[in-house]
Amino acid sequence: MSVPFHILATAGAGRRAVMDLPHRQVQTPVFMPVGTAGSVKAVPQHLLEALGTQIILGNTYHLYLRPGHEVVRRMGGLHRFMSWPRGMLTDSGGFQVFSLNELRKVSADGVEFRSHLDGSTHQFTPERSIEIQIALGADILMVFDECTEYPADRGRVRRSLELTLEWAARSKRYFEAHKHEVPWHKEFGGRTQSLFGIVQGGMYPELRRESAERLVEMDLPGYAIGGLSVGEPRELTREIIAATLPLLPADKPRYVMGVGYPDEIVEYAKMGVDMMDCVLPTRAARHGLLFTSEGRLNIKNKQFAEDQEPPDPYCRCLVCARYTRAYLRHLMVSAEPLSAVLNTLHNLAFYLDTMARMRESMGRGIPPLSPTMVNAGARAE
RNA sequence: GCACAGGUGGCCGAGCGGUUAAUGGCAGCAGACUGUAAAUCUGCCGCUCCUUGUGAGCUACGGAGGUUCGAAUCCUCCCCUGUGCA
Repeated sequence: MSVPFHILATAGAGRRAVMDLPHRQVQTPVFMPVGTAGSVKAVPQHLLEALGTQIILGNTYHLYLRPGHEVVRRMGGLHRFMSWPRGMLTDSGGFQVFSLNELRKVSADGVEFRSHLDGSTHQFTPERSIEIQIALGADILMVFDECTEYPADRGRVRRSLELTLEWAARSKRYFEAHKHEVPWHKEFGGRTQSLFGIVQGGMYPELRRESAERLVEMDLPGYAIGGLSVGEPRELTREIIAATLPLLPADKPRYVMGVGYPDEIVEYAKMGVDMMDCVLPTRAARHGLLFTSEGRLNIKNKQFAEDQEPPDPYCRCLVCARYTRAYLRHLMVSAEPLSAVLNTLHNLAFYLDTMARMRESMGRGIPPLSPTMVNAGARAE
């Protein structure tokens, strides 16, 4: 069971590749905008395409609650439902096991969630998560995992890791038995989705190793490193990625979930990470934080009130080609919905461009961009 | 002219004898956001000074007096606003 993944060029530990998904040939390394509830917040699908977005995320938990995965299935799957023709990956609900801390109860069998919408109780098991993800029909689906919190002691992390491995096995078993039920099965000549595994193990390299080795034995088409960016120091994130990456098969896509700042995604791509996703560019945009080649811009700031410059003078996105910082500040201060749209367009363009340039530099066999050249994430410390 | 109801910090609006520079909200200023319970959250928000603190001083609840140890809070007069009746 594999997804065609062709490595075209390497640059140090980094690599440029093509991942051949049913809905899209995805050029990697790739950044995947997050579209939790069937929408990358504030950006319509046709503009996502215009930005060059190759693949987006959807979320099992949110779409199960609303509109319901059966509705999505009857609408032809999530691609059809939201009119998104390109690549798609769904998260399993594993992150919600972490983030809905107050609203959930974990047992060996699965997780009991209280809906954040109406308080109703719902049971998620690995089988249930996969069933939902098959109905949604993304190109890639994720095993149901427990995203371990930070900090967590060794014993806690070990138990969590065991649970995730057990759930991965159950996820795979259920997927193998039902993978032909994906809504677009016939349309794509009998192709199916690809189920990716998730490495856990907290901040303990030896537990990461154990998690990775046992997961790799399951022979999945791609592997993710989960449980990061959950509050740990940045340096630790990097260390854990560095320690885990070599344990994952080099001929399959490696995905780090939930990262990062612009300089982080550049750094991780150089380390050999192929796929990343993060809510940061979209959420920060809605909150008025713009990432630019000159650093971060809190566009609400008074200093931009009469600034005639585009958000990023070196950016060629739709927004920077046309609007000033003064106007974007005005929209933000006025809480105009257009503010979220334009800010998000720019931030996504910046992230996507950053990855595109990474790919280009790798393809030419020259050293990839250094983080300092794409220092938008550099925090004012 | 008479009768009610009111006049509080940039705005709205609590407080109605004492830890009140004065609850809240808005506006303003700044910060945070990493597999989205996030168009959210946090801090500051009268002035001045400093050894930046449960710090010091000053100025404040329409105006002027008064009662009281003490008043945004009680009394008197005046000014202004709204509503009703003439």
